[in-house]
Amino acid sequence: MLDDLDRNLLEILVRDARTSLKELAAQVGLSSPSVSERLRRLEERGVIRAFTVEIDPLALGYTLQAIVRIRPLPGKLHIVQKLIEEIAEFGECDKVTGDDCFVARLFVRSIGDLDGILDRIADKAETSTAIIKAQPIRRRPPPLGARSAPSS
Amino acid sequence: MLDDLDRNLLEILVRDARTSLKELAAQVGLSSPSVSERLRRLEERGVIRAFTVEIDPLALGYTLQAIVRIRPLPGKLHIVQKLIEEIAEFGECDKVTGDDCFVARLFVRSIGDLDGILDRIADKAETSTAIIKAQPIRRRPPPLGARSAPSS
DNA sequence: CTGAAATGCTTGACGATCTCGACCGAAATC
DNA sequence: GATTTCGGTCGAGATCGTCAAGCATTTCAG
Repeated sequence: MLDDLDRNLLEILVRDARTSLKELAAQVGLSSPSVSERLRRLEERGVIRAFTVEIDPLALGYTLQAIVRIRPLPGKLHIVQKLIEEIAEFGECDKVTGDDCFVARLFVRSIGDLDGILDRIADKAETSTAIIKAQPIRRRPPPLGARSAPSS
Repeated sequence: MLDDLDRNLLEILVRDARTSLKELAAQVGLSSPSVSERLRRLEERGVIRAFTVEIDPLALGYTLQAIVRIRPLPGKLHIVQKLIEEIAEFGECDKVTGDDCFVARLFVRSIGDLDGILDRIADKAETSTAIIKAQPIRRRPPPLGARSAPSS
């Protein structure tokens, strides 16, 4: 479904999404229209979800990040989920197996803000919060290397 | 440090990093060279960390994601951190306060792969794994809205 | 108060880039 | 073995980005 050329293109684009078609074409050994067509299809198929820009939260004043585990009280699951989605400071949220129903990432500008946000959930769920001290690995895509055999 | 124009530009670029200078200029009411200059400085200052492309892990065969909490055994912290960094399937890792030292995101193609990777850490750390069932909020930047007052 | 320097913007022209249509060749289909 | 389809190249026209020059506003020194 994805050939080496596609993977190659993705790899280059992950590093710099502004690489010109011409440059891409040169690096994978194709003409620019071909590259353009491949990109179009990668987008169409949803392989490329978006061209975006990564912003440093610090530059926006968000000096604190936390991982919050959230266990909604009985019957409150949907209300809690909706609440999380509405709070813009949640920068990521996964619904997981196990006792903790949600694991979320929170961007805040101060401990006070953190407290304020958690308060809004406190009466609907139990939370455990871990402050992020460092980021050994910042968001990166999974390995683009060769696909394993599908169902064959 | 960031004015409304900058925030506006960032907002547009987060949605689509390929927006042309001309289009950006039109939307914020400036000329393209001005926009170009602003972007240059946003990058220079590190506000824009990168132009990148968001890839669907599923398209690469990674059908499973997990959140893994990792508690290194005494004295093994650095070895564990290094190990995590080297395993490409870890798509994110934060060092946090509390009992769990690291919280990491793992992309795998099968439960078997998950087991294989956790095995590599098993003799150096305790781990708790939660399989991701759904993603109510996918990675998004913190609110770009007005900055709070700095140290004034 | 005056003048100079710095900042941030606009304009217009040039060069590079992207896009579109026409055409071609290999591989799969019937 | 002919035909269709898919993915590729080439070249022209349109679009876009970049650069230099110039202008207005603000800031600061004299």
